[in-house]
Amino acid sequence: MTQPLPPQYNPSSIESELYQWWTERRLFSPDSHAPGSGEPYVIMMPPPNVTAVLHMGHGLNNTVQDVLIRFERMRGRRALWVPGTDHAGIATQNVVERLLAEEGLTRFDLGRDAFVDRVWEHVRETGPAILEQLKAIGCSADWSRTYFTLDEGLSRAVREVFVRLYEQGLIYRGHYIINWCPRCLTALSNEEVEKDEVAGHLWHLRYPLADGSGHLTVATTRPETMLGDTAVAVHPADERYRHLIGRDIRLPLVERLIPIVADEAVDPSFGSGAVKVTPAHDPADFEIGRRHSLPGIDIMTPEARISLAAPERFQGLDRYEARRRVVAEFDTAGLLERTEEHRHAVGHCYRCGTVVEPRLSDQWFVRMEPLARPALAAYREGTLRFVPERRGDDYEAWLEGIRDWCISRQLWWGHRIPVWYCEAAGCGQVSVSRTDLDTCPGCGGPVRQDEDVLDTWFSSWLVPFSSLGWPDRTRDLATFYPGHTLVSAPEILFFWVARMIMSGLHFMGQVPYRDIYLHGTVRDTQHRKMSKSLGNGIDPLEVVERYGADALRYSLISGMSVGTDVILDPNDLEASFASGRNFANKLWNAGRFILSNLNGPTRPLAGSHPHVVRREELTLADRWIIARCDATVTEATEAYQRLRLNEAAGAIYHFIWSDLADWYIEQVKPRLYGDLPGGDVARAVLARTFDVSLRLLHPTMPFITEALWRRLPGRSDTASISVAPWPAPDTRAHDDQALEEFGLVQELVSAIRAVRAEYGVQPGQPVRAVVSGDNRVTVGALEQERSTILRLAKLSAFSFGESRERAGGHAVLSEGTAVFVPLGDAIDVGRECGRLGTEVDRLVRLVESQEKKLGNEQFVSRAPSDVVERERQKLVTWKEQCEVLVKKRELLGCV
RNA sequence: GGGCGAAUAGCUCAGCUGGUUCAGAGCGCCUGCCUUACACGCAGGAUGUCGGGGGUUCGAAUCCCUCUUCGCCCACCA
Repeated sequence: MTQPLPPQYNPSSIESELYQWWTERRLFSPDSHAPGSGEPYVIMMPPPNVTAVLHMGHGLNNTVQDVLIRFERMRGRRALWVPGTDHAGIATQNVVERLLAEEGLTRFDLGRDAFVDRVWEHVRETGPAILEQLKAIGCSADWSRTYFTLDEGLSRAVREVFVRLYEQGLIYRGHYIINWCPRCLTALSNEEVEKDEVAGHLWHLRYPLADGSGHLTVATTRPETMLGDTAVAVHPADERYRHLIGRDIRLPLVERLIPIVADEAVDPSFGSGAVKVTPAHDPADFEIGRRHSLPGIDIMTPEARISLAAPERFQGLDRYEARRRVVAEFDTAGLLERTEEHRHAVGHCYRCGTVVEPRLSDQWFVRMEPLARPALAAYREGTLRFVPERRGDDYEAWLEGIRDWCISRQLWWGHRIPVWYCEAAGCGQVSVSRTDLDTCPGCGGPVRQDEDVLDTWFSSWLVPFSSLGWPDRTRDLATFYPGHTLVSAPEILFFWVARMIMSGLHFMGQVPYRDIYLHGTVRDTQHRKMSKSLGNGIDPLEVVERYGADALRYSLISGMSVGTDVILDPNDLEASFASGRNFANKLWNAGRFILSNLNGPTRPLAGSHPHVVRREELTLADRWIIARCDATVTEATEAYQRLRLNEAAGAIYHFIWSDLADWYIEQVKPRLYGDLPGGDVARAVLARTFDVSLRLLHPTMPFITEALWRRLPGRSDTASISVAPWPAPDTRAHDDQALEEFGLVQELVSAIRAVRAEYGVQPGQPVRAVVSGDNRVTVGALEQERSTILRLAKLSAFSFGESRERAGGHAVLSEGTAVFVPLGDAIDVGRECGRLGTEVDRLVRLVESQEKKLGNEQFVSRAPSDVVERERQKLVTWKEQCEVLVKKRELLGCV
């Protein structure tokens, strides 16, 4: 403990050891500290995919959560951060399928059971490595409560929810057009389809009338689907086509007769006003087909190749191949009227990027409107708070237009749908069951379980209660539901965040959290989202290794603000993370200095101790730093509470670096070094303000603050800053007078330094300074810190009054007094005249505009009197400053 | 096509309900300094028609309208 600290902070030698110490002491569990006391505070971690590797997005997301959970933990709440991983149906299945592909195998070679075993094996082998990586960045989640969405417990919750929703009529099976990924070979929900604008074409095709009396032109972006056309639709009121309604078209290439029908859904102003209708491959056409009892012809295989339902020469062709072929044949037949360039939105699979094919199939759906209604009401009643607020608009709009949720997936990895179909002839019973069935509950005959699994989000939308033991009524559930803050990337607002609110309201009767913090995206300097495929990512662990977890965290937090993205440079880690590293090192060295000076007896600053520091023992500088420290406590606390993490970090940074290190430590040195009186007071103030600094900073930079805090005198070996009480604002520390008076000292020192720099006075060479003016407050303040001023401005002498000397540098302080630094021959009089002239000009302009303002009858009569008074004061000060400088110029003999 | 948001120093952004943070911070840049906590540092310095135009007001970076440019979300004009 008394070992000297190295002059450079070395995070890697400290972090893992500290993390281990924290977990050994179970500091991250709400069960182990202050049980029963303090209101719970709960955050549900967005569960990363079980196969995921930590990227910057995780880094940002989890750092934000950790800052909040550590803040509330120190504030005395029973803070619980629940971690977990998601089985991530499609993503994980794809990973293992790729591994199999390396062996030249497909999942079909293994068969369902063996494949699922293989996935489990992979998941167990690689383990949720990402959770270990989260520890490396300091995340203080309660690892004893870690869940996996395919755990027995969560699976039970999934089944319970499925059965209940089914019994409530909110889950149904239906034959509809869904989004189909021909690569993943599964249905997708609407949310899992990413719409991207692409440059495509609009082909205008001629469809001849069956009787040979002419043709109708239809326009399409997907000509290959014409192979499945079963009608052409026109608007019933469209005069151009009215006479054709009910007549037949001879569908080219297929030579099928299809009717011309009238339907309101057709927009007569688009294209030719006639639409080809493909009920099996387009949602709008599906509806039209329904209304007119049209057959749907599925002309595609699951892989999006042309099926046996199309003419033989097209069979087996890839959809794009078929597209070219169809267009070519229309062209050859003289039926291609024209081809237009056409930009339109095309859906892509969010997992593999393949263009999604609308496809008619049997799937399971959740009826969402009844679930959405309460979720919408909760928002409108103000039960939910979005940060940034405008995200609430997205939430509201999504719920208002909500569509049913397709929850079945044609995958093998996931929660199997708990539905059994009776295979006994003539029974046909469909059983939805909490437990596995072997026989039909109706007839006792053999049953077959539904082949499909559930959407991975069907388990994660339950975690706010399923991870706490639901459907059992556990103690955890009673204590920690509902939670408080949900921190997420905006991308999963609809996938996860909004659905959790719906399930929470439906099954628990309360929203799972009130605050929803949607942070920005991590991007590179060209504002592109960091991604594996672009190769513009930054590995957080590399940053931890090179700069430390605290530096990573600080750089992320300080670089973000509510509603904006975080920009990092993947090609220059130094540019992105040096600020955090430098700050850590600065703090380390301030700590080194302070700790090495805290030997010997210490005295408390407050309390009933017999040797408590009395107020009158404090110097102006002491009072100033105590007041600044207190203001920082208030500022940082409020900022953390308002989720303005960068503001909190900024306030603490400024206090530690500028106030404490640059000014107070410099001021206090002689009192510590020499045997000057007041050394013990200085030590008490240093110890106190440094302690507070560390605690304020701990949520953002947990490792270094712990390392330093433990070394403060009087700490027991078991005390951890992570559960130390959060600093409270102290009204006794308020001291506006000290803030103002020490502010003058700072201003004077800076002014003299500026003069020195301006005239290139050698750093070692002392100069004198004369402060004019007879303001007693000013004189009193500066007199109190005379030795500080002498030392920090490197003065040989410092006096009040008027100097007769001509040559020197001049400056005015904000309250109107002037400082003169005689420099004799060292200065160039002409240069100083110029400098003063510029300053005078600036003041003259200010004075003029101010006089104009105050001369304005309207302003004086309409503006509030205190504003007018303030403006008058400004004018007076500027005039004084101006006069002082003009006098100086005269003295110098400036022209 | 509908909805929402943003535009302030070279870069990333503060600037909340008009007037004491009013033109700011950090980084970068320029000039001196290896001053016994720290060169990952210290001290000093330069930099802006607050996107364009109009309006409201005694007063606008801040409120309103409009244009321009960039984002985000949603959407079955085939």
